Amino acid sequence: MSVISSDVIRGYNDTMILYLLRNGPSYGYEISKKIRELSEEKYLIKETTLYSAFSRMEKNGFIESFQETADNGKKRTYYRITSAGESYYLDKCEEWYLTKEVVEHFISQGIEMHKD
Amino acid sequence: MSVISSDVIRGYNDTMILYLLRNGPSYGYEISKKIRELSEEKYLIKETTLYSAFSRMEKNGFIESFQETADNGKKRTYYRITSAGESYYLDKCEEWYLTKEVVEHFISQGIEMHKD
DNA sequence: CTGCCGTACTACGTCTGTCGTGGTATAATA
DNA sequence: TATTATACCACGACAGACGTAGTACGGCAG
Repeated sequence: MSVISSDVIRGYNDTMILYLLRNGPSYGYEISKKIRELSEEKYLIKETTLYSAFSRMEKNGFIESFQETADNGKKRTYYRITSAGESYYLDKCEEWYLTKEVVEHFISQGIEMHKD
Repeated sequence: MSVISSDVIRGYNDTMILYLLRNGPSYGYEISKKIRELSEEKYLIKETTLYSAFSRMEKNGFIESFQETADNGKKRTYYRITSAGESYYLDKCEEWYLTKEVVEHFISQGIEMHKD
């Protein structure tokens, strides 16, 4: 099965993370597992990419972090989406529809989609 | 009207250029105009982005350049797609379908598409 | 009780693609 | 004569992704 290269999904890492945070606070490891699951193993976000996205988005005010100790005694940094993050997410969704429209003008129509 | 940011289309500049070259050789200025037209003004590729894509793709063997003097006496560098470029293009089309599938898992369904 | 795997990060430096700035040069048009 | 459109290139900055490596703790097998 092919996996998606980072260059094509690059513009959507933040969007994916924010989508997951809209369901409630979460933390790095969980987010990365959920991305893998939701994408059906087609996209595996790199740890460094994920954590640098967190710090960038926190700096931009799209998410907020807080510390919490889990049941197993482990300390975690949780992230919560802010209202600025919410708007940013919705903007990105709009942009996605636009991008889809544009890109498809440049995609050959005759190509069959291979399921793996 | 909103315009697409380079970050989201980033992985598809090469694809768009190759798509246009599949209809026959072309050159920088023409390609950039065609991208603007085909995207209905929604995406305007920057000159430097375009020309650096040309040199990168030539280095990678996806396109070949040759000089020609147009009717109006102007010298131009034309580019022609190679068979390696053709395969690369088709791969990118496949990847597009995959990317679309993945990204849409992370896009809110409730969003209306605004036509400008 | 020891080593290893899974969890949960962080730091640092490299690389690639995009883009801002600015420059060259010719032809057509006002 | 000046401006606009065409046609391209060099240079350096920058951001995001990523490779590598390291810390630290819990649980479990041997």
